[in-house]
Amino acid sequence: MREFKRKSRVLLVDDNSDHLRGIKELVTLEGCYDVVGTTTSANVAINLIKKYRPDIVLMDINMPEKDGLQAIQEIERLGLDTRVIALSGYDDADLIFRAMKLGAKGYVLKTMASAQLIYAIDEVAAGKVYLPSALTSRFFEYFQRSFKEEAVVSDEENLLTYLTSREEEVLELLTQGNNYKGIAGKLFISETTVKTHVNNIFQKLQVNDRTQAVLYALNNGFGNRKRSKVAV
Amino acid sequence: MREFKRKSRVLLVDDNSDHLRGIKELVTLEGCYDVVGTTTSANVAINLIKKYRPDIVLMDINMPEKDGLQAIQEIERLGLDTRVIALSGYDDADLIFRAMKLGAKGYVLKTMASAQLIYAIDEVAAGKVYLPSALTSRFFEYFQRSFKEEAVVSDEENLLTYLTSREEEVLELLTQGNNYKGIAGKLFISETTVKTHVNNIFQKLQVNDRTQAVLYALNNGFGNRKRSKVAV
DNA sequence: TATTTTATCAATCCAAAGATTTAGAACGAA
DNA sequence: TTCGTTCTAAATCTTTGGATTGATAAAATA
Repeated sequence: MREFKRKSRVLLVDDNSDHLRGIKELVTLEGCYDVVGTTTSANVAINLIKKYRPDIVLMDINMPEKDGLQAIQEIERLGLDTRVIALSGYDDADLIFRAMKLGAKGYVLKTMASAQLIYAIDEVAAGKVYLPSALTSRFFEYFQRSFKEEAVVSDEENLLTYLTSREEEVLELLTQGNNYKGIAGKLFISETTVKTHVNNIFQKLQVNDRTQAVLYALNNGFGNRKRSKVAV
Repeated sequence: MREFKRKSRVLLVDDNSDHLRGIKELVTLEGCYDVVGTTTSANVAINLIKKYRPDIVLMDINMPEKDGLQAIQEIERLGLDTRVIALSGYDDADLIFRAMKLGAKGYVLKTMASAQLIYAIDEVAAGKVYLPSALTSRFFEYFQRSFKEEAVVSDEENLLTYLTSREEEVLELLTQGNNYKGIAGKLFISETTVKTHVNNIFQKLQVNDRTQAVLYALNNGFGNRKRSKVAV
């Protein structure tokens, strides 16, 4: 290979053929990209991607027939090296969040300056994830709000706060599916002691059995290391 | 008020008093900030925030005694207008993710140029969320990976698919904390029938008791209405 | 039609879980 | 020091849970 830096191979997808032409011109003029194809259909796009394995796909996500978001998901599931940049007319936080969740490596507004789009392509082609700072801000407001609502739920009166640290350890093991014997073995204490702790836990959490205790724990922020609620 | 733009009131928190002095100097020299306080303790910081209601808190999150992340969470729970920027020595994706999840409005590395910090303060003070683009990229890699793993898990070999519809109903009631009697009453069948179903469920899910069955169900997409996995 | 799957129920039987009471040792706070 | 809390443990007892076997009837499927 003679070039130092291989040209990025780009596929353009937009249901509006005028836009498509405009984008193609813009990207081609830049000189450092190979436009391997353009299409107005998300379904066709998937096939083209399988065939040509582009580095970058510019995907309009405001298309009528097949949802661009769904297309992004399908492309990601192909497991190729193709990286998708979402093109959208809206800076809606929910749209941004969903696109990024589904695997988009960038999100650029159609109203943004063309230089912005070129920059995004370069960044994403270089293996980074790129979001214009204004959209990053939008994204995080949405992201943080979804966690905040969770916090409110688990706050007010969380019975878990009444547990002693030892009881928390026991509950932790309960939430892993251990029985008395298993817990006793792991904490190096007798089975009767575990029973005492568990009974105290039941009292404090106001439940009748271990399953309810485990459910209460999981629903109220216990073991947040691995579990959390994110509205998606 | 005579000024067009009120000076942002800033609180600095870093357990290393040398760093603290350095940051204070940097921020003060800039001229457009009021440093309302500095402290090496996260606990003291919380009290100072309650007292002085700063606009911005620069919070070192690599502190020994009280975790800076925990401090961020507590500050957010105060429900004030104070916006926290995390200061860290590490560009670890997990750290960034957790800080942002807990409500940080920015994340800046200590190794970054001072202009970057000043810029972050301005952006956050203006109501935005600010992450340097390199860290944004890190964040999203982590974010997207957590959703990707979820998809993989819930696919491959989900034992829940072997359950009959009646068994699903029973399992649903199990995941609500019902015992045999409760389930029998709700499905208008005998307790022994419920026992049969539950035993079959255990066989199919390869578990030993109801708690493990419930945990398997919750971890494998059963009742996805309210729950999803995001490693946090 | 023959066969398999599903849903129903009963009778055991043993193991595990849960309730209750009592109590000693360690520790920190008043 | 005294008091309260926590962690530990045992004994006892009742209830629930779980395993197993066997059986019937309807429904789906081959």
